[in-house]
Amino acid sequence: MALTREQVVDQAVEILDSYGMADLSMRRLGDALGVKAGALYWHVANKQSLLAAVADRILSQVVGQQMAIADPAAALLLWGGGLRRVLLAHRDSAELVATALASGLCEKDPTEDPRRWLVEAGLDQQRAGWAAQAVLHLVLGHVSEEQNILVMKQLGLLPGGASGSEGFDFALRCLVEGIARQLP
Amino acid sequence: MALTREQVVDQAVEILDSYGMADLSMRRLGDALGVKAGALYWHVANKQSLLAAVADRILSQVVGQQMAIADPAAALLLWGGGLRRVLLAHRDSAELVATALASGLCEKDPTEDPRRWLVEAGLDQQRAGWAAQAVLHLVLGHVSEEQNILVMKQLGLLPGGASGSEGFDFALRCLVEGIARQLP
DNA sequence: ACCTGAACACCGTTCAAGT
DNA sequence: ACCTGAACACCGTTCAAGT
Repeated sequence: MALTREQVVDQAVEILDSYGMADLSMRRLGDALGVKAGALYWHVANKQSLLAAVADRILSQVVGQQMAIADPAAALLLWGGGLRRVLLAHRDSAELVATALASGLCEKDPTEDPRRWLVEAGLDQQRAGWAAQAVLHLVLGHVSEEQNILVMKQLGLLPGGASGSEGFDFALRCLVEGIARQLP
Repeated sequence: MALTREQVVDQAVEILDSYGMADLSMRRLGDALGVKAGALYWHVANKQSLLAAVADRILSQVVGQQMAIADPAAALLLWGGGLRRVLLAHRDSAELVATALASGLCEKDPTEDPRRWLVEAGLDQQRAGWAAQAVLHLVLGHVSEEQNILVMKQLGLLPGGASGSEGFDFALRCLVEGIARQLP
């Protein structure tokens, strides 16, 4: 049977989880699928769009809460925490998602839900967009660092010990409180 | 005369500014210096530490304000804005600084000043560190996006028009206000 | 329609050997 | 001390040709 674009993305996620972003090359991906690297270009325009598809796959696992109107601040906190949890489940995902989003090739806009909640809470479109982007940047930056530290620990360059999420929670709470104060 | 590590870093910054991070390869850097790529490894351990040196060079341009005790929130706003200004002066610098800081090879810790101000304002060491990191992540994330959009516009993939700093200012103000509310 | 073979134009890094 | 030459083991991408 012929290869599917879905199988290509599946295998890419698998390589990412097992070996990290540095080992996610078109050649290795081809090998893992029993196919020459050039064959992948039948299913995917280029590596950038492959990475975008991987990012979309990962971001689709983030749940959209419904508790918007009830308390937008609580919803933002839950959303940020959920996004972090999903990212931590895939090696190097924060960096990958950041670059993929920057490339403009992702189909999903992860800030869509929080933006809507903020608009429903009375913020204008522009400020809502800015605030949602800020939360996204904070989460991606923090998780990116968490994942880099994880790698260092595994290489023995850093002492072990679970990192915990207090730092993330504190930072996210600060930002969300500041955003909440802008609501009418 | 023989090459200097300083000249290597200088030329690297020049290539970064003129051609972007993708064109900053050891081979191109060697060519620009009239030297084979392998020769660079006499002055620099590897590419990662070269990038760290470039990041240090850029970060050294950020001014450390003195107005800490007077008003820590105002100091954080000024610092964030100053960091953004410095980053916007060097192409692709936000992404480069983010990866360089993540590598742990940078000499300078850019959060040192803001962390100290927050401690002087009464925050404990841990929270001060978390808050300063949060501001850094927000700035790097935002400027990274600004610089990517700039590239897209230059390639004609996005309509022109100056972007302005309102989005950045709003996001930074939200975070800093949230941090200020944690002060005793 | 889907894949191979083979090439093109690159990478970072190492290291004997030159000066 | 500092650099060249030349190699090693990789990249992403293209594209005629096969099936």
